[in-house]
Amino acid sequence: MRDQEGPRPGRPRQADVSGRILTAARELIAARSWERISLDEVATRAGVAKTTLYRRWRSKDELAVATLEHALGPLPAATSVRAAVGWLAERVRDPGTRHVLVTLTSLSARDPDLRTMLRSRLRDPYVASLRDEQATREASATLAFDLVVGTLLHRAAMTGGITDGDVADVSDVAEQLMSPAADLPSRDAAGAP
Amino acid sequence: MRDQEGPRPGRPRQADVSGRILTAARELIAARSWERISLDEVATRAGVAKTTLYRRWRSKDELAVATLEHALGPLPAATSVRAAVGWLAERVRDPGTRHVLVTLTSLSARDPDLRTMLRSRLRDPYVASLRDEQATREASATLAFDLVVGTLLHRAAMTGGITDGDVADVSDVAEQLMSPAADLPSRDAAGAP
Amino acid sequence: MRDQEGPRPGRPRQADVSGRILTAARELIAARSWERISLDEVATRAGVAKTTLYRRWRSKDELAVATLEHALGPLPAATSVRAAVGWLAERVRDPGTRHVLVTLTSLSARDPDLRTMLRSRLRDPYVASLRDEQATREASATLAFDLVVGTLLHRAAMTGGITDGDVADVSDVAEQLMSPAADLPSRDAAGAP
Amino acid sequence: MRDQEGPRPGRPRQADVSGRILTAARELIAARSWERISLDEVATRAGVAKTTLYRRWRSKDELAVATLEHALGPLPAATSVRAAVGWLAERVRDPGTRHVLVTLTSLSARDPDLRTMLRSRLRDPYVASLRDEQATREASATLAFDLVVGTLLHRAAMTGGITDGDVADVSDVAEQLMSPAADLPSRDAAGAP
DNA sequence: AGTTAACCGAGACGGTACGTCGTGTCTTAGT
DNA sequence: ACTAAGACACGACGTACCGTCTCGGTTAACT
Repeated sequence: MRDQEGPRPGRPRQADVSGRILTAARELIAARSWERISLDEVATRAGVAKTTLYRRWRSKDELAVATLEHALGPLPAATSVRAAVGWLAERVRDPGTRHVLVTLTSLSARDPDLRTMLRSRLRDPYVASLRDEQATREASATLAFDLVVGTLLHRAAMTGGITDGDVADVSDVAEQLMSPAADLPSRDAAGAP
Repeated sequence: MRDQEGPRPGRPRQADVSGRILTAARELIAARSWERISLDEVATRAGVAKTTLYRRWRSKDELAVATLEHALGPLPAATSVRAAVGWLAERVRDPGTRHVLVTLTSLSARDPDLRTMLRSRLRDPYVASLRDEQATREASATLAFDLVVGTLLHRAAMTGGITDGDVADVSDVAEQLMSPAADLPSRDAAGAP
Repeated sequence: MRDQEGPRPGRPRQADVSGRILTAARELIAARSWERISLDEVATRAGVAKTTLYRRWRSKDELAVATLEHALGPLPAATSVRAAVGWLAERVRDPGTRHVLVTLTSLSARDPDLRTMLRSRLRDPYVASLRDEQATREASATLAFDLVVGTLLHRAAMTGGITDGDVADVSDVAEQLMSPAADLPSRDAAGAP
Repeated sequence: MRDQEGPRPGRPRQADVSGRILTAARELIAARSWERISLDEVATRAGVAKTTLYRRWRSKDELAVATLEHALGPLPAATSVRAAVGWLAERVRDPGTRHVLVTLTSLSARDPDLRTMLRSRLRDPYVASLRDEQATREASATLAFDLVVGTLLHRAAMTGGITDGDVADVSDVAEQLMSPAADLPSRDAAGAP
């Protein structure tokens, strides 16, 4: 979206509109897949015209990205690996948020821009905060992130939901991975597309 | 797909047609996301009419499932955790196969039938073979499967591909998980949709 | 539209569909201006999908042309100037037909193709039949056509309709124009765009 | 358009703005049909905001009317039928003016107000001046007007332009019509909508 | 050898959504 | 009050795709 650098000419955008749209999108996606949801429907539910929607985002995909960011909210100041994983797991357990995430990771398979965007706006900040807290290598933190999110998403894809047990299992693995004792051979962590 | 229960009257189906369609689908999906591929396109590339395609599969989703099965091929008789994970990782590394898989897991978020299908045709047989080989609990094997597939898919979604290092990292975690020494508290593994 | 040169492959077009669409268009245009009529509306009234409409005509303008042809019907074998003018006047007096005609002449101001089309499919055949009947010069017949149609359309634009008196007045002028005694200096009649 | 009834409070309107807009409209309409021209475009070409445009005219149609009046200019004091027809023909030959006229006559098919407006502001004054000059019946003068304008507009619609020959032909007919010798049966001329 | 029933290619069709454009209204800041 | 700039609601356009259908024509097995 746009940075606000002083008042621009013309009628200013209504402040609440984007929020209403994003909320409408998340609510709809909780109950149906993104492909089956029409932008007309999102617009109607948000009490807004479809053109307004296209004025703020270039395409349906970009709206999906914004919906994810809106659903995730700001990163918390993590205090422990378990807490950090817990925050992540909590988001992934929410059906709406999870479906947006699944949709986006699916789309990112063939969209480098989307990939970069997901990395820089979601994974990188998260990994950075995790690494600050725990004196661990970036590679481990990155692996932990991919493992937690990936495993939980895939399990949900297999069973339809995520149980407390699932979260605990994944937490165990992640904690072990991040512990100083973990002796993963120093391999290059994934970074470049 | 239909069961072939003895010879039926009328002109039999051309043997190679299904294979050509499935191959065309995999090739196309290697370069573009499934949502952006039209069945007309698949049909054209396979040198076939769209009608033929709908005579063999009921919907685009079912064609995706068949494409995945065709791409995965038969399960190998695994001899070790590392080898089993390697076989899985090799499939996931192939872009065409991976994209079909991503598409299907994404679709399964909203489709219980598809979920059941993926479990019974992909995960269950794999887990069974893994468990036979290694005297481990089913829960651990299932977790290992979800972890390997999920983590690798998610990493590919973040970076665009899967490196040898990625496979090795995931193998390490899976191996540790499957080892008899692994002392995960006995929690129920996910199973019901 | 297309010539039918033997059976072509694929499902043949439903015979009555074009007629239903054209009739629906004429009925709608009798009550509202062409610009205010949506193709969705035409399609709905014809009991047809919008896509069918676009399969048969490339644009809204082309549909308007077809509607005019359909509304005019075949040229009659005219027996006298007065009868020929009468046939023309009768068409122009029908609100639906007249409005299609007005719309098309208005559009043709900036569309050479449309102009050519109107000339070759409407004016030329009419003038030819008129000239065959009466042993007159083409220039006079063409002028008579433009005069009858143009004057009546413009009078309708001024008053909202066409009276018997209008038709009679115009007939008088046209008859005089076509009479052998008419001594118009031999000027080139309009032809090239 | 609004009447200017003495100085009103606040900032007065910039004098040249309306003229610039009307000129821009005429220039644009010379090259494209009015339906294909957007008000945004007119505003941009006039170096003006769309708001300004809507402050001065209520709708696109009203702007078209104003554009026509601006393009026609004041009625001349006609001295002869031939001169009067010449003045009319000259206006109609100018593409910009002609297209505005065509647009308005086309619109008037469905708009009684517009019809009344065209009659009272264009045809009636013209016919009055014609009748004053020549001692002829109103019916004849009115018919002459409709015949000249209608025929020329329709010929332009058929061929894309108006030649000297066209004007001469129409003048001949009009002159004959207005001559005292003309023995049209006394029929009521069109007047009521 | 002829019949039969399914196969196949081709394309029409209904329906839904997309993304764009245009009109007319509105809401700001600035003159 | 006027102007510039642009957001907004609404509605239509023309396109793309899905899944169904209806043709003509083909191909094997069964009578």
